Amino acid sequence: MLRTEEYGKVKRIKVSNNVIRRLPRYLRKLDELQESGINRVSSFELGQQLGLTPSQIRQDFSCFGEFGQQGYGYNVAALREQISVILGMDRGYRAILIGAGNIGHALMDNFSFQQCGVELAAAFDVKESLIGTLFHGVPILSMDSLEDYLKKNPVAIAVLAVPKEAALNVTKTLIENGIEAIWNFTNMELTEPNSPILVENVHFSDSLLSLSYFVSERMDENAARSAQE
Amino acid sequence: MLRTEEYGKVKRIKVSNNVIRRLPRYLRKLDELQESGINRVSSFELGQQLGLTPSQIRQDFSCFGEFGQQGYGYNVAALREQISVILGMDRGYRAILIGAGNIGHALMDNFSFQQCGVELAAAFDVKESLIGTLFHGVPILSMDSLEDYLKKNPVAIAVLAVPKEAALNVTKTLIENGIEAIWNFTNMELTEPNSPILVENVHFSDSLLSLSYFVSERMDENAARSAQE
DNA sequence: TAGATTGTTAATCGATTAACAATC
DNA sequence: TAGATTGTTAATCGATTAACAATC
Repeated sequence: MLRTEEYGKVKRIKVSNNVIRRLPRYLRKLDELQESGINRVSSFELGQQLGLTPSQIRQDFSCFGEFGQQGYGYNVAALREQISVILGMDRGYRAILIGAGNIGHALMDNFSFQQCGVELAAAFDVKESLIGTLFHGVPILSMDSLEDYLKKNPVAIAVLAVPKEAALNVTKTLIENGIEAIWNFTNMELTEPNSPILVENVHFSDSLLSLSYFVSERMDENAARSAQE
Repeated sequence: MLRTEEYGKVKRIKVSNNVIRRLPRYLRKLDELQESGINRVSSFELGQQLGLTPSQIRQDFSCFGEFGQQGYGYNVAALREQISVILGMDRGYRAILIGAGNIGHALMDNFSFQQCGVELAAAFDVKESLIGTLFHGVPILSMDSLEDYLKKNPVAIAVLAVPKEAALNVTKTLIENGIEAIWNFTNMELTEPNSPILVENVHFSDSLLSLSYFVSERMDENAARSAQE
């Protein structure tokens, strides 16, 4: 196995962001293959299905080890397992949800934290009528008890789904109480230089605006094409 | 202005994906500056605040034109306006929401389509109790009427927020009725080779899994660091 | 064995950064 | 004018692709 730094229990080289962002796509495709009963796949086939070159796929995997077999390809289940470990899905990270409003609710309702290997342990809200209730087995606690909760329970990931106005204050509390990472659904820019926490942003507007750009680009191209005739 | 292809009403060169994905971030930051009453900014300052080099920022903007002034920098309001046009925010695209369940509701409730220059014209669902009602001014119509609606109303963007099982069928209907793009909140991979539509995926799990990776990476590094002592 | 396909090294391509003349 | 900062060209860096020996 390749290595330039040898840290912790997993050997790691510094892997580029682009590679990391492709890993969940590999995982999803492998799940899909597994579901349809396919248990062997080559980098060529995988590439075709994901719109990537076989070279890139082999290069990506080789960042983490040797998962294939010459002349055969990759065992789907084994590769899937390896990628899940690389992503940390076997580590049982505990998460809490801050803000049980619409987005928070939608997440508890539709999104499977468990499938990502993450345990959603509690939710926090200010709304009296919600506090003390259970939602899909997740207790909704008072926002006032957040700090206390964090002192007693180690939590890796905070899912931030509060109104924009509350975001910075909550973030401060989270950082002071040793949270590792924020999964940020607010439209606030939490990423500061030298911030001690990791932030992963889910900016809906960025996504929609990119799409708007691509739509515009294509419409202009089509307009030009028909004008040429 | 730079140009290698001259299409439609906007001059365009082929701009890389990376640049496009940064545009919404510029927009957000410019909005923020504008709100705090700042009306002038240099590529250096902008770079500092976004964690980018001044070079990159100037390079990015130069894909679309000359928006600055030597010795001065950029006018915040003017630059903001230019970027919004580049993103197509002035084109008034019409969108419909397919699936008014939790995610759909959360979007209608919390997300401002208008702020992205997009008009959310209608929502569609199968649930009888919802059909005929209005939500934040958006009428919820029967899924059965979708095809008919599309034939009568030109729609650019479909926001897909239906259960996984329904996704492929709905997508087929949307494509057959000439939709331009899908903003995909289901976990289905809709991107096919040679697909006639644009797809922008919002894969929550991909996002959380990337975060899980970075958390794991950091924990391993810390573990190794403390083991060395 | 012959064929297939890996892991890895080398070559290419594209994106980011640096440098600088132009100019406000 | 002098200072600042752009837009753009050239240099560097990193990511993707191609090629191929190793080997199942």
